[in-house]
Amino acid sequence: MTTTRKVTSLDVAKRAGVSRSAVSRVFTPGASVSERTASKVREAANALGYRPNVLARAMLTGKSKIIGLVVAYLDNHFYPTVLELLSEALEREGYHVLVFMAAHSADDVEDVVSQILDYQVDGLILASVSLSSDLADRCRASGVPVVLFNRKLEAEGELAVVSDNRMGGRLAAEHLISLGRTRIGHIAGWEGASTQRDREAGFMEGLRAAGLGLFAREVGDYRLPRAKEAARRMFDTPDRPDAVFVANDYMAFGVMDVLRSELSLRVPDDVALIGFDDVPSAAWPAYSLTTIRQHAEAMVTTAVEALLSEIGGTDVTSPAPLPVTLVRRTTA
Amino acid sequence: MTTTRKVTSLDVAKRAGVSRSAVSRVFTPGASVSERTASKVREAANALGYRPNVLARAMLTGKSKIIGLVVAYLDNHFYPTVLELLSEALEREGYHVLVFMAAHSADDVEDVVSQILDYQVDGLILASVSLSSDLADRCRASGVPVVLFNRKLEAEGELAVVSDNRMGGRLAAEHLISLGRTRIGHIAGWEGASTQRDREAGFMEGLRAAGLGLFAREVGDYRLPRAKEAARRMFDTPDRPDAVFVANDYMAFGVMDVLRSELSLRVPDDVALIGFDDVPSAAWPAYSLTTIRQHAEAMVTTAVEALLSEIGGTDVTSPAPLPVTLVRRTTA
DNA sequence: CAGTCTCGTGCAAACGCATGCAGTGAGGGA
DNA sequence: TCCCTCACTGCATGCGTTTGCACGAGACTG
Repeated sequence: MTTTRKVTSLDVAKRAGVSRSAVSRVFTPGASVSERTASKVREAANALGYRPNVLARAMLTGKSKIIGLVVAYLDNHFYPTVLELLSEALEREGYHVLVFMAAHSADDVEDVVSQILDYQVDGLILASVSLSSDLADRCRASGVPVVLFNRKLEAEGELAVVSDNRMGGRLAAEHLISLGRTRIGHIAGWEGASTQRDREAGFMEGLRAAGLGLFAREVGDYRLPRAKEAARRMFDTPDRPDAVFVANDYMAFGVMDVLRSELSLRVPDDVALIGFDDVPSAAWPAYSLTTIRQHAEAMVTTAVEALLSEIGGTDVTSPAPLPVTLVRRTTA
Repeated sequence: MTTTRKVTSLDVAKRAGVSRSAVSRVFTPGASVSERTASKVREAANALGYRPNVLARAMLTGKSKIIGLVVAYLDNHFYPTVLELLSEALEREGYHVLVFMAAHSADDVEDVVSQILDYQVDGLILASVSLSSDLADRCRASGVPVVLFNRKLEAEGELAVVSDNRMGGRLAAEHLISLGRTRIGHIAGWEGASTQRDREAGFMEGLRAAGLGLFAREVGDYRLPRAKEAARRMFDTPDRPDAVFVANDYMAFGVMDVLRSELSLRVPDDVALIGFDDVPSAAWPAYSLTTIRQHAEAMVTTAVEALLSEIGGTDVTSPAPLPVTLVRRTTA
């Protein structure tokens, strides 16, 4: 292992017969350099394999070009999709993504965000994670813009990108009702999440509008095992619902598995099932899940747009909730 | 937006009535500081909300504590799982993960790796991505250890963590044969991938050992749509296989969908199906896929172990391929 | 031809921290 | 009592950049 010394701008400068400044300017878009020296420098740089040290640049400019992303879980396929989109969108803008997994405890988020801030990130995206208000203050104090993704905070003026979850819940209700179902249940996600609250609120609204109430309710916490337990509690009884709105697709898969495989119920004949998100596997024939689509690309686009504006210095307000659509497949 | 000046070690030093060095040492484990000044410094730091700037530290020490991860796709659920595990394992060791998505062209990987190196990463993990040999050289030149994850390079002495894919292929063959199947097909992944080559080699070996040959072969490139097309070509004919080994679970789902939903074939009665990976959804009743399990945790553990050793300076050789196991479910 | 502009360049000062070196004081052994 | 040791501390330097400033040389203008 030959310890190859790191090649710096000074090496390039010497070889090209110019100053460090010249080298720097060649690699700084929009700086004033003559084409003659630029080409000399580029040649020398290529010969030596020089590339500017992003970290050193970050120190001076205060811009690290890195965005912290904290995400709670990746087993719900919605988030890998988002991560991929997000990473691509940010790379396109010259940013890169430092990923952190946060377990569900608020302490953990606290800790994780602190660590991210140590990296002098230019911005922060919190997906499926809530932010304590003093932590939000810390970020503001560090001058690091934060955008919440698929979650919002009631009280704070925090930037948040969400779908129109309330409308989505309402669409779900209306669809089940249009099918003639009357004994309608709901399997909720984690009740601390704004998505859950909004989806349920909209759903209830839709039921009420038709003069209906909730026939049954269980909580699945957005986790697969709990969702399955919830489904068993709700359906392993003669007096069961004839339709159910599950707060996201990921849980809906589990619920459907319980219904069909454990309880031998037919979907949608015995019970109609509708989810939320429209993750890729919802379209797979094995599930063919009717669901409310969140437009992941649109969410990502507006999220990075908002974040970059904020980074650029222009104060931004939370964009309007993004439209959702009912996608009918075969489960409802 | 009050532009809060960044709080530096000097601020803390002043407030605590000590020098910057003292502050630095308090935050450097194993440095020599008296308990008295340490507590003074800690108090001041807390009061001011001071945390050391990781980037500045990285410049001095040359250790950024960040690991670059490049991954080609996240729609195959194996990789989100790996990413989550990897991130957790590395965080536990004080490292953090900078994620890059690489499209499939080699050019893109080239470009992406260059960008990662600009961040002075301490190490590099390439998952499901191959490395051109001159790129490998560049990494070596930068002194950045690289480990390939779930992919290996024949020629190079590159560190690679893989399962025993050959044995896995062999197990798949033996299992299908033990079921009495004789007209056995294979739907391959991307043929440029070592995983594909090894799995298929083992599979063929298993068939040959039983005096069988391959009944049919199609290529799915590890992509869902292509796998489905491959399945159609292979099975939409009277003279079809009675069993098929699909090179990974992700494609197997697509194949199974085609078999059951489009061609109305029964699995496993009409055709037995076996996959590879054992992603979480393989266990879901809707698929209940028989498969060859790659032990993701073990792979991740050995990968970070190898990487950290290499970073630590001890030269490491590629660990032995990790054991795989047949997990029988209902598709074969 | 003098004066003014513009462009390109180099110098040197940051950025926030770690660390070798030298120096201080206290404690202990002879 | 003197000297040595040892634990601790501060000073100053350096990590690889960017960038404001000043300056020289042309290029224009009148």
